[in-house]
Amino acid sequence: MAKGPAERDTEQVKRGGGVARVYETLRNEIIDLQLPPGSPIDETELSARFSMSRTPIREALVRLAAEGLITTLTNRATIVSNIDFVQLGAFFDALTLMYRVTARLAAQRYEESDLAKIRACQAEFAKAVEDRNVLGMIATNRDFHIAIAEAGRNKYYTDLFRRVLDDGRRILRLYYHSYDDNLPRQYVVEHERMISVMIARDAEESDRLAAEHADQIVRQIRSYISADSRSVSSLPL
Amino acid sequence: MAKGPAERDTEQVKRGGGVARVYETLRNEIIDLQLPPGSPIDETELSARFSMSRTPIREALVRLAAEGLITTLTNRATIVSNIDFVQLGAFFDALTLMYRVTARLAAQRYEESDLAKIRACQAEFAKAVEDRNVLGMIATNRDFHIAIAEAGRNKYYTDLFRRVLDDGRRILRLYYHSYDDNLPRQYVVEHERMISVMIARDAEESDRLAAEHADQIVRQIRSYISADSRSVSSLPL
DNA sequence: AGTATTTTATTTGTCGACAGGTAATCCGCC
DNA sequence: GGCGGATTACCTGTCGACAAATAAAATACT
Repeated sequence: MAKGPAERDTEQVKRGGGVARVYETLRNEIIDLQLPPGSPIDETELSARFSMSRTPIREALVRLAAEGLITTLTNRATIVSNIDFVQLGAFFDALTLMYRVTARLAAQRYEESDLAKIRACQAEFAKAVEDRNVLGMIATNRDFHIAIAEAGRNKYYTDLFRRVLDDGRRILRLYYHSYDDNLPRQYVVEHERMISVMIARDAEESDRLAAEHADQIVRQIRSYISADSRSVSSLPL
Repeated sequence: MAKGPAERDTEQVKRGGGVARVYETLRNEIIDLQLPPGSPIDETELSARFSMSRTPIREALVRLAAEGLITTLTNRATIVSNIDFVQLGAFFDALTLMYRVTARLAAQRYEESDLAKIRACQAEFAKAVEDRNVLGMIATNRDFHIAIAEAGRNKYYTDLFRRVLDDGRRILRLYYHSYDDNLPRQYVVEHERMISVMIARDAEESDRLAAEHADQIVRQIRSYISADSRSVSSLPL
């Protein structure tokens, strides 16, 4: 699970597999804020780090740029994209809507195999909460909701939800030091309830619970932001 | 407006501008089905056509692949992605939801400058209908709804909507020969009503009209598909 | 001393070429 | 004559190098 991010495998990888590795590694580092917003991305440096030519590196960067995770100033530097606090309201809106829509669809369309995946994710999330593993919590929470979305079988929703949740991971990671212990446990309980209602194929109730769950998270993030004004003022522009 | 798609400008373009040209050209050709699903994309051929090296071509292709417009079989060919009729239901769902959400937000948040853009798009759409310009109709209809989405000021919604509408363009383009004349006029009227309600800042009614509009389009596409079974059976796999 | 201009240096964007891999072709064998 | 294996050919993935563009440094000038 914990692949060292600085691994420079000299073992020859399959042709074409290099780009994917660079892409995923950088993606994770950006989302986990190991590469904070504004960090310069040096192609030559990455070329040395992954011990490959600049060409595959560039292709990975193009993909990241297409997702909006990095910003390329033409002919100049390329940097990690900033967290757009101006669009925070848009983020909350989209998050809430996707929570509701995916929960609703999942209740209508889930199959046994989906259920297994969802339960596995929930178990990992519960374990992360038990272990006070904040970063793991954030990641497994994301996986849990993606699993529900996939049970809904709508690629448009799943893709947007993935993007929204990943943006959320960056934001939550900003405030992870503010976490207290009781809220996460509440999330575990709420997740369990969502699963139960989904199994009962109650779409309306799934929708309602998802909306509540979303409000919970939105309130939490809002409280973090207003409470810890230092972080906000130290944001990179 | 009408940039020739096969233009091979020998005039030296600004550094970095080449990729964007290739990307947009190919994107349009794919969406307009000039490059039908399954068409092989040959890098060397494109390199000759745009008279540039394969490197910038590849970067454009990576972007297109990230959007799902092309599919790359590793170490083998890369082809234009197929229209996924299995997920047609998902497409209708997402289309309807985005119509509603963006119309609702636009009614709440539009500003004067948005209104100008929306009216301009609507004028172009009406003109295309008047001219019986089917391809122009499809394109300007898309632009009209994107303009409304942008007035809603939620980048998540706008981006997903753009993707959905572009997929829709490909599907509509498949059946454009089935168009009869009265339906497009109805769309013009419906668009006008949507604008009026939006100006009145009536979010609920905007939502309702958008849902109706979506149903209209869904019904139309469904009728095309069931009526013209030949096209469906000749789909590339 | 401060500012404008030239020079240098670094980094990106592009190129041509090579190597690996897959599919089609050709040949030998049953 | 048909089938299986080796060979060929073509295309993709990767590489090292060069050129343009921008930012920083150094120099000249007021």
